[in-house]
Amino acid sequence: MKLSTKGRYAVTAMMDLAINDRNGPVTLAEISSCQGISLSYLEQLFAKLRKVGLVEGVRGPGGGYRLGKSVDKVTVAEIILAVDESIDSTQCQGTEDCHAGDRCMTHQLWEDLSFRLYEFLNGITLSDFIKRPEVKRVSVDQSSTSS
Amino acid sequence: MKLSTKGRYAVTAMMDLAINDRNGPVTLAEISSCQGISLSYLEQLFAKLRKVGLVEGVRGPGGGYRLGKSVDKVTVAEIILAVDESIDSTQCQGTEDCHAGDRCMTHQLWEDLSFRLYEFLNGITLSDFIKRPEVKRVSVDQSSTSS
DNA sequence: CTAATACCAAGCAATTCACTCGGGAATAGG
DNA sequence: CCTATTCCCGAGTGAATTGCTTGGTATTAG
Repeated sequence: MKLSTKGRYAVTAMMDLAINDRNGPVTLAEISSCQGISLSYLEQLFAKLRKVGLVEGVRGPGGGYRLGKSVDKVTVAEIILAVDESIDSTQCQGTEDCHAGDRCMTHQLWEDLSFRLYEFLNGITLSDFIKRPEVKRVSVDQSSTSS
Repeated sequence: MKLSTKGRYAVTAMMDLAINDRNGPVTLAEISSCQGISLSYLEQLFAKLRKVGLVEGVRGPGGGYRLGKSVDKVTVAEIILAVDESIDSTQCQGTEDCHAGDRCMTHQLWEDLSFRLYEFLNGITLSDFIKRPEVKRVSVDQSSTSS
């Protein structure tokens, strides 16, 4: 698990899609102006998200991006893994003989921690966020004023 | 919270210190050869760790680094924050008016997630790792053969 | 047909990563 | 005191990554 600004962009963008799920596709231009990142960079991120089926694009006017799965099936870990390719656990990962004998088991411990972190982030879905009351308000607000 | 290879190096190095706590200071040269990273890079990392009091250096022959606090007081979050300076939450962090009105609250949701992640990593201490049976075995092994 | 959108690829400046090099400063052992 | 060992410090460097620009093509609603 790696976690950087790139991952944050992807997660917040996915949150955006989740919030506006019932109001039709969300365009990258909207997300771009909202998040303050360039459209082209967003395209690159969404290319990765699309590749793993997290989102699907809708072309043409009125198009944009929609979630590829239901909100309660998309986890934060999935999103981060899609864009922030994982940290390489270099060297003697678990083989324990990198030093001189039996002393260096830290890699194994790291694997342990890394897995625990993954489990934690994999337990958080997008629906955990849009369930919050203030989000719900906005979402309803939008759908009633949009047509 | 940011998490990269740099953070992994720092965490595993701190694990190393924790495991060999009772065998005297650990030299950076040992960690360097074990983890497969350059000594000078380790020095830079430990400069940061020292600055926040996570470790303390012992100069001279037989010197090295020791933990600055007891193992059950050092959390993973602390270590990562010390070396991997946090992600900048750019733009309208929580002010909610970055877009056109009330739609863009994703930053706030991100803050929420980020805090949850911090709490998670702050709940894991070094002692959680050295308590593992296989670590204990090695540690005892060392202390009995070292003098 | 036209405008709006997703898609795609090459290239570029800035930053970060991890390293090398060349020193100092403290200290245990002689 | 001398010396080897270690921490400490800073400048510089190639490679990778970040985030952006530019310039397109493909699809589709109106």
